[in-house]
Amino acid sequence: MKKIVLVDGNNLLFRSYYATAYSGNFMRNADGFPTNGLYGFVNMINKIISEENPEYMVVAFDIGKTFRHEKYSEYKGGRDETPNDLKVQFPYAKKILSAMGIMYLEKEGYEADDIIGTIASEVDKNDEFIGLIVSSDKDLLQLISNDIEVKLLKTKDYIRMNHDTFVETYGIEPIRMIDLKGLMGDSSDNIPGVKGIGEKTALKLLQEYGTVENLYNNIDKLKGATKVKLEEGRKSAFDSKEIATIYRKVPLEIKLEDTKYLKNISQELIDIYNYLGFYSFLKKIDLPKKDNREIEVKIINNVDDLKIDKPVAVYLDIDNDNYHNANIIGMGVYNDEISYYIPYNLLKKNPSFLINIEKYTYDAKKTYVSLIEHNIKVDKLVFDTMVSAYLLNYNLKDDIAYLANELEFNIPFTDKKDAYDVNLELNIIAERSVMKAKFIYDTREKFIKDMEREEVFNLYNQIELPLSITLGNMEIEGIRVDKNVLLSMKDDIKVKLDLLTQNIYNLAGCEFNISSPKQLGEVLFDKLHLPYGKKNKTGYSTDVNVLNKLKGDYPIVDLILEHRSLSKLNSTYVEGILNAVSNDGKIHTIYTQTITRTGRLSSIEPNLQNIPVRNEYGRLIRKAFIPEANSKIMSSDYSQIELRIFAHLSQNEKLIDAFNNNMDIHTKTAMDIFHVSKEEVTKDMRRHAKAVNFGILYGISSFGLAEDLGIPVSEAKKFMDKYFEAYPGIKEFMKKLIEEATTKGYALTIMNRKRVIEELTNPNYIIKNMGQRMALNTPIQGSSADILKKAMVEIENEFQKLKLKSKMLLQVHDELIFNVLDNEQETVIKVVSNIMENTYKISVPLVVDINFGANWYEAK
DNA sequence: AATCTCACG
DNA sequence: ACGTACGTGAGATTA
Repeated sequence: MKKIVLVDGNNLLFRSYYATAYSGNFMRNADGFPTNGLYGFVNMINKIISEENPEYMVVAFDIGKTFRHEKYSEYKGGRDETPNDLKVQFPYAKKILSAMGIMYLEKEGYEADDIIGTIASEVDKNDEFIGLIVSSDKDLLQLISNDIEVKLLKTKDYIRMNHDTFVETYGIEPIRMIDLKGLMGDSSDNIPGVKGIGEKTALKLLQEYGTVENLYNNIDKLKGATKVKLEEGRKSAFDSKEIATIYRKVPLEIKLEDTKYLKNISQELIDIYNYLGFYSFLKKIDLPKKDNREIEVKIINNVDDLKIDKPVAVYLDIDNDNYHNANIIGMGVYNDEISYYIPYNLLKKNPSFLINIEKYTYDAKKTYVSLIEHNIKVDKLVFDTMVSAYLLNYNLKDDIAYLANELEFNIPFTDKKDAYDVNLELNIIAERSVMKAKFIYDTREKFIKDMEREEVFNLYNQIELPLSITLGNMEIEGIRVDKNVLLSMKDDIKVKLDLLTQNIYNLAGCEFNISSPKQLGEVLFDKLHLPYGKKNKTGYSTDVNVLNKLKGDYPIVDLILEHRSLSKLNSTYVEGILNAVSNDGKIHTIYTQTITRTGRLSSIEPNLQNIPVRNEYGRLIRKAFIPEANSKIMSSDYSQIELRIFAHLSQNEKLIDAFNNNMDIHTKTAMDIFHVSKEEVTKDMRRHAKAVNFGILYGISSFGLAEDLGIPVSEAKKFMDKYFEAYPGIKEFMKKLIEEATTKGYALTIMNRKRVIEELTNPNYIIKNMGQRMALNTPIQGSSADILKKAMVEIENEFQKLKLKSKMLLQVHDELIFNVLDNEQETVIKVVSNIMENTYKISVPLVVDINFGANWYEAK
């Protein structure tokens, strides 16, 4: 038997569209083209294919005005117009189907139902075929036969109905669905039916009389209200039945054999997915292997067989995202003369090309750290596609294939499972790695040219590329952890949490999951009737801002806040860090160099850039980070670097003077906006001024400032006005930043890092405003990142030059953490402060604070 | 997988 | 009259 799947394309696209259309955030691609319907549509098509594995498939669409029913416009005319945002998605649905190798059918004047009905009739007549109809429209149930089943889609799952299950459910034959609709109608389809007759009555009548016609022929046998209703609704009943009847003789001129599902994976499909931004679907595409068999890969098992005498691209295969705990599988090596795959066993023998030959990579740090941590020596990683693409504002995902694909390189998207499946045949693994190496090799010159044209080549060459190795060394070094500090905190927290939990239950009068925002909201606001503040998508908001307003007045809230902060501390930090400690008693984070839009680094697994410091109890976590023997932890942090950069960029004389005179900037701002002397600045005035200064860095808005200070927006506005009054020129400077970014399409940092900001030209003013704040913040945050990155590279070089044993361990955006040998203290202080303060000259001094301690806590 | 909450600069 | 501070990562719950 051959199986054909018939899909109601209109139905599928409509329901996907309306499932998300009102959710608030309408899916769109980078161009602003709506994609919400298409996303669900493709999802469903993929699901149907994987669940049904059809050999034959047709997706039917409505087109044009339906003319088969005279009554059509009379009844269905009242339907709402299709929204334009949905209309424009139809052509793409059809394009996608064609690109997938699925036939779609439409016929002027007919509905999708009619097309499906017509094909279903063909299936009934043909002994070789059986059919399955997929839709959420119950109307199609009338097509069920011995050869036709219907998969009726529900919101979350589906019901599958064949002839027997239909009869069992309704007690009538499937074709009698049309009589059922005739009597009960269908509000969603504007079919009136007989007024006052619902499903129950209609089914009872049909079980007795079979059809609408027969029912009316025997109407005299009925009595009471039902009879009256039927008599009044006679015309409507016959009309409704006619409308509900699917037309099954559409002149389609195709044979069932023609509808074979071709399982295409075309470049066209990749292009469409790319345009629509459907990266999750792209990932699932596995390109046909034969397309990529152009490369003859030689698997090398003997060092002597390695003939590498000029630069090569390399791609290192490992079996885990976190390369600190990964095994190396092997390495793909490619240039225009050779294409090798070198298995781990051979890499272990330290082949000389790893040291002597220049190598191009995608993610040099990963390559470097993985090899070094497996005791394999490596040097001369001279090009990194990933870092280069990052500086050119490519959208980087975790897989090299995403980038390759955007540049029209056919590299298969591999599922995580797949990518790390060591049991795959070696030649497949080898081929994939070499294809990646080939991509690196073939695009290197283009990337270099592009970087030169965009004037980011210096940034790449002088800072980012060397930094990748510096970061690698920091990751490899890791930071020592005293587990006992954390274990005793864990015990202490447990006692406190147990007590708090009991007290909260007592005050609430019931037990519930305190960590569940949903349950907490219900207890506080429904059960205990506390005044509620914000609401979010799922119910009441219970975040700190809300709870802080209730704190003091309601004892339970104080306890909940304490519970929150303790359980956060325990799960994220105490347990999180304990779990992250390696066998060597250290933590080896991963710095991601290509994630942030501003140029900052980020730290993952674990994140060592958000270890508690603001809260005194949480800060104790830092006592667990300890130095090596005969060493201290040293912290060196820039003082107010972002505000100094702001002073420099704006060239505001008052700000520059303030920093040149080494004033406390928040006090100075308080003096200027409140018109008081230094001595008259109160704590509160300084706090307000500080908030305004931060606001400036973020691209100030009165709402944000008000929120931060807990004051009315009008009040916040006054502070802003006073600030702009006190610092003439700032307003104009900010306006200029926005204008330039809008004209150019990107924001710039002092070292020419570029951040493309598409939001600046978005017609939606909310999004545009967001873009404007990015345009204001990026030069500040990004320039600060530039400066510290440059300093890091220089510090590493200087340490090596002076053969210091002290090590740079961590970077936390504006501070560096070191392990400093006791006998190197003086030198290290000199080197680090000198480099950090002088690596890049701006109009105000860059000031660095340095502190030592027996742990990170003390080094503050 | 999405949402909420919260830790940092 | 709209909804908002900029940049991150992680854990717990819910769907």
